[in-house]
Amino acid sequence: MFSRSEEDHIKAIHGLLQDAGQAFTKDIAERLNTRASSVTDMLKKLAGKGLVKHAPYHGATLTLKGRRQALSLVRKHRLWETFLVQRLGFAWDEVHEVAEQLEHVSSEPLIERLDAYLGHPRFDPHGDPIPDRDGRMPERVTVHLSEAQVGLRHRLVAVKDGSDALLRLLDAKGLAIGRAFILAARQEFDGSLQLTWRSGGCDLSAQVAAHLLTVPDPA
Amino acid sequence: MFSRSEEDHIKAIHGLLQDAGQAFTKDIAERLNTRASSVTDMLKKLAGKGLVKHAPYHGATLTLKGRRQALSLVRKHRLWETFLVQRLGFAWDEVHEVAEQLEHVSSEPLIERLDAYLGHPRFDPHGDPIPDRDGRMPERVTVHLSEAQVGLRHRLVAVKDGSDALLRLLDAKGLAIGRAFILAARQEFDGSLQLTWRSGGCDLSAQVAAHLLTVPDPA
DNA sequence: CCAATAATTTAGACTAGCCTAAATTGTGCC
DNA sequence: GGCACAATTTAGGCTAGTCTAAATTATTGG
Repeated sequence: MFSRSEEDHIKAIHGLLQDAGQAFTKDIAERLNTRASSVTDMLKKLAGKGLVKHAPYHGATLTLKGRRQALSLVRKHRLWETFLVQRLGFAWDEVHEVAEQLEHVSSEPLIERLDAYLGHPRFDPHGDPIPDRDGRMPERVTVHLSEAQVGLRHRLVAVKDGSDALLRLLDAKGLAIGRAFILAARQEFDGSLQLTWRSGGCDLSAQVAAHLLTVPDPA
Repeated sequence: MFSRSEEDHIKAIHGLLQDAGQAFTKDIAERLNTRASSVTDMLKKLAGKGLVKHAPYHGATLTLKGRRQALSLVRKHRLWETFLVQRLGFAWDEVHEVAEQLEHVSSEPLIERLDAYLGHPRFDPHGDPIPDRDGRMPERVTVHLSEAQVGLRHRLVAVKDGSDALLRLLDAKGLAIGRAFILAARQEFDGSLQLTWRSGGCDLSAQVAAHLLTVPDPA
């Protein structure tokens, strides 16, 4: 249906609209490791196919059709990442590039069967939501760790800015996405949080800047 | 490492060398649904990369390097087919095209983990052997057709006495070496076998004397 | 308001991979 | 041997996707 390059551009635009609210030519080029002029060419092509609205000199947005296609790609990417971690035993930070290839494999029945095989997961190993087949995102009630109640049991579900560095830091401390812990103490120093938590019988601590999203975890 | 098209050509050449002992330009073109002139271009390119030996006007063979690459592709293809059937519940005749895409995903760790996850299978759902990581094929247990179980899917792998006449007879009936079929009925008349089988949607029959070697073909 | 600058688009060129048509080569038969 | 025919290669052209360099547009500070 669409070429690899077309799909990559659509996903990049979608990602930028999510992250920054706008998708400029140079930012798309940067994400895809190409040049702005190449992006312009592709924007014209995708606009011609009705996937993208291109406002020359003012960036691109997605049409309904383009958004649907982007969500389908996100769905495939996140399902494959879930498969790679849950079934093949990869670590969550090893799977991105392979999933980047797998998401371009084109087969509706494949992705629906994979989804079922994985038990219709709602979030991927990075804590990101997996769109359903119609592009609907699952809802999640999250609380910034900076506002979470000390002494209560929580579960880490995502990091707001998706920082791999922070995730790795926490991972090294035994706190991963999906992991439950008890928030033991929290101190704020202008924009930075000093956290102490209890998990798996140990007391651990770290200094973090980003917003950790958690859910209160009953029992 | 190699482009999709390069990989497709290498696999086609390997397949023809297996099936026919020779890989001619027009046969490669036919397998890949392209034209002979396109194949010639690619043969030159692959010869330049040291994967193929191209004897102009006399077809192509694979170098050691090319053979290794072909076996790696066959391995990936058959492991993915096994996954699709064994884990995702596809029927064995629905998986070829998807596996054709998946085999081009490039990641050593992925394929080794997939292999382990599937329990290091030695044959794929079509009964074809899966090369190991070093390109070695598993040995296959063969069964005389006079002792093969009626109703099961089999694959003709050899004729014990190598009779040309028999091969020609079977060939005319659409049953060649390497061909899978379902053994529908078998009657013995002093040393001679009356066989009926189903292959490619047709019921066929023949009277044969030689020992046909087959393998049971898990469905 | 306009000149400097940054972002973007346009123009023109290149490669990979494919095609058709024409030229070439190999083969088999008289 | 040489001719007919099939297979193959060569020649030349096309498209998708990329690039660099030049031209254009938007923005912003003085």
